[in-house]
Amino acid sequence: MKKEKFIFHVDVNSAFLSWEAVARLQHGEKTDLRTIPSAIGGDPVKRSGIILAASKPAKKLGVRTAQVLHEAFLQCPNLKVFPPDYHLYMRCSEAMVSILRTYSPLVQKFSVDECFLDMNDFSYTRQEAIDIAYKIKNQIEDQLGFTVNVGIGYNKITAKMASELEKPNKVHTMFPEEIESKLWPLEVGELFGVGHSSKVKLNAIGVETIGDLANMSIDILKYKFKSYGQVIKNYANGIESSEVRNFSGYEKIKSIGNSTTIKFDVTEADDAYKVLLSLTEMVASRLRSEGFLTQLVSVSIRYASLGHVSHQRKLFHYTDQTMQIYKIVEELFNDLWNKEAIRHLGVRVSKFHSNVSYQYSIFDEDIDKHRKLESVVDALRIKYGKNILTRAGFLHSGFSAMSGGVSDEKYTDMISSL
DNA sequence: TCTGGGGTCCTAGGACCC
DNA sequence: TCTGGGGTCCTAGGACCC
Repeated sequence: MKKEKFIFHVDVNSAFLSWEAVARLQHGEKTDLRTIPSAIGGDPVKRSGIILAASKPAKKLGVRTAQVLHEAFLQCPNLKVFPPDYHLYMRCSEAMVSILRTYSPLVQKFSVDECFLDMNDFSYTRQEAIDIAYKIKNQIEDQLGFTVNVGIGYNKITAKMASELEKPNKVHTMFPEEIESKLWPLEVGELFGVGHSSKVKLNAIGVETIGDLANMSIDILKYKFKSYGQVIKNYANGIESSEVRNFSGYEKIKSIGNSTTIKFDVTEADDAYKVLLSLTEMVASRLRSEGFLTQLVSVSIRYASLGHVSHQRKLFHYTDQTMQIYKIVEELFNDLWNKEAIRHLGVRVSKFHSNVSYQYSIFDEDIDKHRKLESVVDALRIKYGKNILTRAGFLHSGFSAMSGGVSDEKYTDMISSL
């Protein structure tokens, strides 16, 4: 039999919900959440919490990912909703990765619940590859209690599209001669890289399926999408050649940010400042725990009208100091804000440099003192929880001193390109 | 179906340099 | 004085992913 090169894509089925279900079974709970209408959802206390993952019975009743919570309850009044537990997800994810590493030395964590495996160190026939994929799938189910889909392709795009075919608990192949029968009939929005706005533009020029895109004139695509036209046409034809990168995710973080939808629309600058300071606290603390200094600070606003704006500023000196970053955040916000009611605020830092070779600025004589203070604060927060110390301004303010969704996640490798 | 939070990448235009 | 062309850096915003 002919030996070939294969890439596998492993995708956890309804990851957040499956993991919650498994954890509860392990803690002695009798009901398996996967067998009843259930979902993982954003904090129901907050306005506009959304569904992050739903069980099959819930999906059957019309509950959908990204649906607003109260809509989900309209579809399914007896829906059981649980808050996300990112630490649990990290542990489940790592357990899966360690199993996968026994099958290939080259494993790329593509998101919390997805991995690519480069199987090219070995030489397998197609049947051998399929057998190994089943072995991986079954071993994960037996040892970890949740199911996955495994897609077998000859590059990342075909492996990924294969794993998305029929769910759950399936192995699919996407070999070159299967592109036409398995990939082309799918609706064009199903293709990795074609999001909402590209789909609308494609539909407008008569492209409905992935096959239509695969056979569309490259001149028209380049006119409409610039260089991205070539990228998505290639994907539609199963053409893609990026490497499976063997890194664990957070080794090459490019930016760190936190943002939050505020419980009420903010119309007073002082309220916005409090939210921004709490976001900056989170961001700066994560920055320091990575051992990074930042050179670029950005602030974003989403207005109640849903308009979105952002400003960024490059700093003269690298820093990891909360109040230095906050000073810029406040200035950026003041430049940016048009006095409209604010729904959502975000703070993000990027352009990192290792803090090992930190250069003292001659303008910051107190910097050493500040750095020592902040590292003490970080240590206390690690030891006693993030709410142990609160800046005086937050007391009785009604705002949390540290805000942002995922607090101390190491895992951030969710990227929009292969 | 316009709703959440955490990310990455790309592009266009302006400023500034030679 | 304003005319050319090429390059880089910076910023704002859009698109995509899970």
